[in-house]
Amino acid sequence: MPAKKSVSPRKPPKRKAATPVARPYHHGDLREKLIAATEALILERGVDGFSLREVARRAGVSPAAPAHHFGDTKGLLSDVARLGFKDFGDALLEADRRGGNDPAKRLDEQGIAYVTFALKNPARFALMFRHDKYDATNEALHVVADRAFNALEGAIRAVQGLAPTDEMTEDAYGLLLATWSIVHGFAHLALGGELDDAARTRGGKDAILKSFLPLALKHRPIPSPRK
Amino acid sequence: MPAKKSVSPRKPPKRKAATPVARPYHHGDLREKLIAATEALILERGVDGFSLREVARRAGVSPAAPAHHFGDTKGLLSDVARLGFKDFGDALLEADRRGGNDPAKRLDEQGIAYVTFALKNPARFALMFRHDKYDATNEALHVVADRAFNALEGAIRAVQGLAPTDEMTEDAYGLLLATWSIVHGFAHLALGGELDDAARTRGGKDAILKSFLPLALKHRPIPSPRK
DNA sequence: TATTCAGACTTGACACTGTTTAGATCGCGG
DNA sequence: CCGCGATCTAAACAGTGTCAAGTCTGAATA
Repeated sequence: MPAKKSVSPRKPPKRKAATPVARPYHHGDLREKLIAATEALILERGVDGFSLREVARRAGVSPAAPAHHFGDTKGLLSDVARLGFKDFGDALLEADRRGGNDPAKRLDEQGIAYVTFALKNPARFALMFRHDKYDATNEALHVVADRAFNALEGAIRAVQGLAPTDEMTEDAYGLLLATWSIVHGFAHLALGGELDDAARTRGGKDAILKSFLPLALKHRPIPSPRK
Repeated sequence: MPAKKSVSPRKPPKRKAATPVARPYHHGDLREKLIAATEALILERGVDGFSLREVARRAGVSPAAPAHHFGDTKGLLSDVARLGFKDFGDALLEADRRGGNDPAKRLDEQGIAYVTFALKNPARFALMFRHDKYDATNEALHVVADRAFNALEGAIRAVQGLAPTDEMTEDAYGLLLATWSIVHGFAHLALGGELDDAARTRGGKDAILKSFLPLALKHRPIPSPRK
């Protein structure tokens, strides 16, 4: 019940009083605070351990406060997912750049980056692929998600000798599916703990990224003229 | 409080009165009823839409009744997952048998069976790989899960010319990881709706199984001496 | 046959969740 | 200077899982 407030009627300065500039609303940067708290919470307890009330609690506001910034729970999680897709796309595009002019290397680098991102950002990655947890019709989210997907498709096109405007051949589409599947599947197996037993017996905790991933990617799908 | 009973003092036969034999408890086969209701519910609303109270409601018992048979929610879901792994293993082993003496065909058939099971039993499959939803220490569950996994490993061994007692080579383990990843990833992408857009433009709703899967599996990992 | 007794189930409560409603408070622009 | 809209709180509602107690029942025991 209302213990805290009625007991100590002092402390008028609710806001931090420092840097009175660049504080768009009269109660601080709640929006960003909620997002940060959400990312921390799903990292701690998983996507399903998330609770809107807990996030509000950590941000020091009432349970209903987030509604004004995000509408509802899905609105908040949509924004967190959007940020995740942004960073995910950045990682893939940077890996693509590392591949230089070698299409096969571009694909290799992206595959490694895909799984690495998933394992380094387990909570975000899990959320990103849980469509039931956020609003699927969110436009801004679709944009960054497509951007990440197109990075992969671009490398597939290059490795198949297709121009960006060419229509995908059946074979190229199959290669795209196979490549996406293998990295996505590996990420899910790793995040699901499916490889933990093996990792325990075959090297330390980071055996998954350092050992298993290269081992698996050695068998990754390759373009039609198999070398 | 007891509205129902005091209002209508009739209907003494609470149990079905038919087949008075093989009814171990005095109120019927609640255990199986709860499991059936659970499978129906997660099929309707997804794994996260599950609710213990709703299941109890559908089985016509009080919210606390399931506790006596399964302990808690995780106990119930563990049993449902166990049954899922049982059928999953059956499907994989049957596919393995269809492969006959051709190790590559055994692998092919298992891959198709893996994804097919996932798409035909989306709710069960989703639950099976959501370790947070059930009790990981459940022994009976581990047994059937390992059985399914070993079906895949067996075919990998055969295709690599390894005896069941031989230690896995690094290359064989990489092939196992890559194969598992590609089918698991494809299943997750399909169940996550990630392929729905493409399926809509490239054929009907079952384009995923009929068209995409063969296309992707054409690029599946193959044993070292690439043909 | 009568009585005990453990298993199966209900009742009622507790703490928690997300969301809605109405109201309080603050700061900016007229 | 003052209203007004953006921001947040308080209280309530329906829903959740789980627990402690109590009720009922069928079968084995004395």
